[in-house]
Amino acid sequence: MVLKAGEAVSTSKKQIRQETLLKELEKNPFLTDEQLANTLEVSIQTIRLDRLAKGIPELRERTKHMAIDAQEKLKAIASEDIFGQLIDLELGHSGISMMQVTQDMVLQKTGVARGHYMFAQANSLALAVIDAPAALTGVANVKYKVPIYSGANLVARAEVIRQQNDKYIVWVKIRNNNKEVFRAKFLIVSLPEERTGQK
Amino acid sequence: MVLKAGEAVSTSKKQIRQETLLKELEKNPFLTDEQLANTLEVSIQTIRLDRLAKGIPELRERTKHMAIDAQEKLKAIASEDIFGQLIDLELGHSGISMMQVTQDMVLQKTGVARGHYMFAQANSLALAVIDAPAALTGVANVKYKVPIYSGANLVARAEVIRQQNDKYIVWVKIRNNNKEVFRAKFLIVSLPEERTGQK
DNA sequence: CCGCTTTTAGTACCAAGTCTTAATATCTGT
DNA sequence: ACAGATATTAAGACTTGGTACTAAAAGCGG
Repeated sequence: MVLKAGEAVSTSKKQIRQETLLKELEKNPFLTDEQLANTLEVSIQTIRLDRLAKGIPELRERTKHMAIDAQEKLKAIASEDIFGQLIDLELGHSGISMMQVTQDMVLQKTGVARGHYMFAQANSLALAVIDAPAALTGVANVKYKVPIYSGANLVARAEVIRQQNDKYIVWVKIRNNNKEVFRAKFLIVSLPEERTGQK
Repeated sequence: MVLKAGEAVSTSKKQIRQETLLKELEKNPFLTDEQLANTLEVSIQTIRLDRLAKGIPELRERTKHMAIDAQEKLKAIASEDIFGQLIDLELGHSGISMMQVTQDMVLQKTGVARGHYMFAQANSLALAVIDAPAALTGVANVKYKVPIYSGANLVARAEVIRQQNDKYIVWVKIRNNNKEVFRAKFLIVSLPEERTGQK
């Protein structure tokens, strides 16, 4: 074929099939070569060649990677005691953290980041700044100035404004591109005695 | 077996091994029977009998279930536009939601639930109550009255206190066992025009 | 030492592959 | 229409990580 319509746009039977294969596996990654061969109406061998060409691992490998990846993601979410990376910390004085806003932090409807992420970043930074083994938030006054969208790189700066005994007042300001988008004032109470109790 | 000393405390070699097996798999669920046989220093067959006795599926099944479970959990987390279940909703007036505090919501150090979970429950409920296609939080005043531990069943009740044009004042109180543990006042701005922009 | 449980061993078989070689189909240009 | 290239199918040997089953050997308790 020199320039037949079909070829020119690179849609040979093979390529279409391989694309379909990818989509099929995206819908359901737990398909065996045999099942794929049936739905795509080709032989198993063809499926295997296609997998090879596209670098798609076999069912078991796919399953294993899914298990590991998802597990790690869950762990990452669960272990986020501090939301965002701690960039700088002067215990008892100030601290800076950074958080990337990703697609899964925004509301479907509006594309705006859910407020509690900024709250979490600010609050956890405020708690980290306090020079105490453990601390609890008592009161928070929060102001959202600008809506945040996916892709924003939020930089939070916390400052301890006042301390009286076990009570701290901490201000946190979050900026995106050097523009203040959020600010919060926290009243935090430190817990000097080990309070490891559960329920 | 009547009541032999060893048996009574149920620490036969076999039982100890089976417990070890479980722990080993908890640490690393991707171990083959062969690897397990090596570390426990018994034959593969013994491992298989133990798995059978304890109802532990084979490596591939374990892997598959992990993949599926974790995937679903991630999906659940991602799709949680509202934190907690919405129990009752009178659009524009009030709403009630419930949220179970689980182990992974609490800080390791203190066992106390991280503040942003309550904030998220309250905030998302407040947003849900607003009778508008989309809304944003502007200001929040938050008070944590009692620390929450794992297992708590939090009931949030939101009430729209005042509305002026596109601005709403919503109060949210969270109770655990009928005891108020948290309260928040939100100033929320509704977005009448479709603001589906990104970035 | 007998009888019982426990542990090993060995065999056949399966699923879902890999890897290799070889035979067909199917195009495609001339 | 036919040679040559490309794509598809087929077939066989081998691999992993098992299940299922049978049988032998080891331990141990009284």
